[in-house]
Amino acid sequence: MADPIFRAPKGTHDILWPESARRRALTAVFADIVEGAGYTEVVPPMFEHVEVFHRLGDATDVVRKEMYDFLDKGGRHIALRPEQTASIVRAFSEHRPTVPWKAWYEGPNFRYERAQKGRFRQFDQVGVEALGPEDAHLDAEVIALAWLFYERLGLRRVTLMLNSLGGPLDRARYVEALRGHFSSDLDALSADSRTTLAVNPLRVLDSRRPEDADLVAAAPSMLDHLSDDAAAHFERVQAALDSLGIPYMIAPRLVRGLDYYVRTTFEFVAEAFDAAQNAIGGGGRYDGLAEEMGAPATPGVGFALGVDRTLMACDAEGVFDAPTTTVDVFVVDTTGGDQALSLTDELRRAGLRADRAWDARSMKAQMRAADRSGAALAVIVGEAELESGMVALRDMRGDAGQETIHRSSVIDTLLARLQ
RNA sequence: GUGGCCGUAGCUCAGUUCGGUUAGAGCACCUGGUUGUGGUCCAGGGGGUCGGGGGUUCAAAUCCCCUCGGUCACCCCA
Repeated sequence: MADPIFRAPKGTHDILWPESARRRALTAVFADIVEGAGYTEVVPPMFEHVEVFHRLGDATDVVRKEMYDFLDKGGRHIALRPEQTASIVRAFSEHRPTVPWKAWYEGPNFRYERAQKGRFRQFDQVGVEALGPEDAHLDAEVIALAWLFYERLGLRRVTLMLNSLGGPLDRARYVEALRGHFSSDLDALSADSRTTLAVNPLRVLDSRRPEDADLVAAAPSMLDHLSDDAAAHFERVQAALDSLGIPYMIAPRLVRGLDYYVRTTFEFVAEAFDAAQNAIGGGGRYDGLAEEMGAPATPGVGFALGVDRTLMACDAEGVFDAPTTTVDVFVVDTTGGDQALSLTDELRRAGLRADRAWDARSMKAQMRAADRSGAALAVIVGEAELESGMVALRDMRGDAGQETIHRSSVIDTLLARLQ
């Protein structure tokens, strides 16, 4: 292939129509659902002081090796956001809105890592964050909203994985139990997992390396280490999901990559596509994060859904198709182009979606362009029509054929036909 | 950061094993067949420094080395 001079940087790509339109439609579906549930949009900056993201946990890969950071001209240490929860909670801490504060967002995130299927250096997420209430029903609400979103898209093969990490103290006790378990048979662990064990024992549960499988399967369960409070909260979340008719699988080994999670954690897995990255969304509770950002202690719960991966799942299930056209009418003018110029403008002013051909090409070439545009109707102006003050209106989709109408009635006719 | 696979027209690929006439196909695009009418069909046409660099050879898309890029997987995550 002849190499272009420039190409999109590693791990990034251009999204051309119609995929771009599909993404916009997906975001619109999401916005419709969450705004209708009382969530308001927040648009945080795409970069923050790097310390904001250090609150995600110094042991996480996101912070340790995937940060897209740089010094700006003022010497500030800046990082492109790897996710948006930290930014939203920072904004909460900065503006102190009254609680409950229910926010939603969409937009790109950045992580410096090697790209593969479903994993990019710039990727879009949509998500919600709800701060204030400690109510387990709020955990259920955000899960239900994500569930509704998948339903609206037409996705059917999504599994909700649910776990509880307990409170901070439960979590610490559990980490010790895990450390003990894995340390008892270090030789059986892969080298990578031994390294992980030293940094963050929870992460070992995530290992996909076959040699670790037995030891991971035999590991103690988080659910046996929950305090009474945490266990009660988890019970209430499950009861709420049950009453809402949302199916889930308890996943005691579901560990999420960010250290701020406590109590409820969840993940949405697409069963329909076989990539290694089959998690299309995830979230959980982060009751300590607001305090870490300098706000009064405020519980929070939320999720982020990967737009790219969700669309891949839609592809795998053959749902949520891309649009096939952007215009309804196409203007063909073989009299030099002045008619196309004025007619197209009139149609657009009347609210019609209209396009036209260029360069005064032949009737055949213009009709081909009309066909390709996907427009349902073509308005044709040739010499004969120009002289008689008429235009030809041709059905490009069905078999309604072609009729000749007065030019002055073209807008009314089109509006009626496209109704 | 580590490993596997792959780079030939805008796209999907053949040709590379056993180097050898002007490097091919389908799709897409343009023109014509149709002196006004697309989607089917027919004919013709434009478009490629065979990712880049170096080497071996009379001769390299084809063999060797380096490099860049893509992709998939690990790590980890959306």
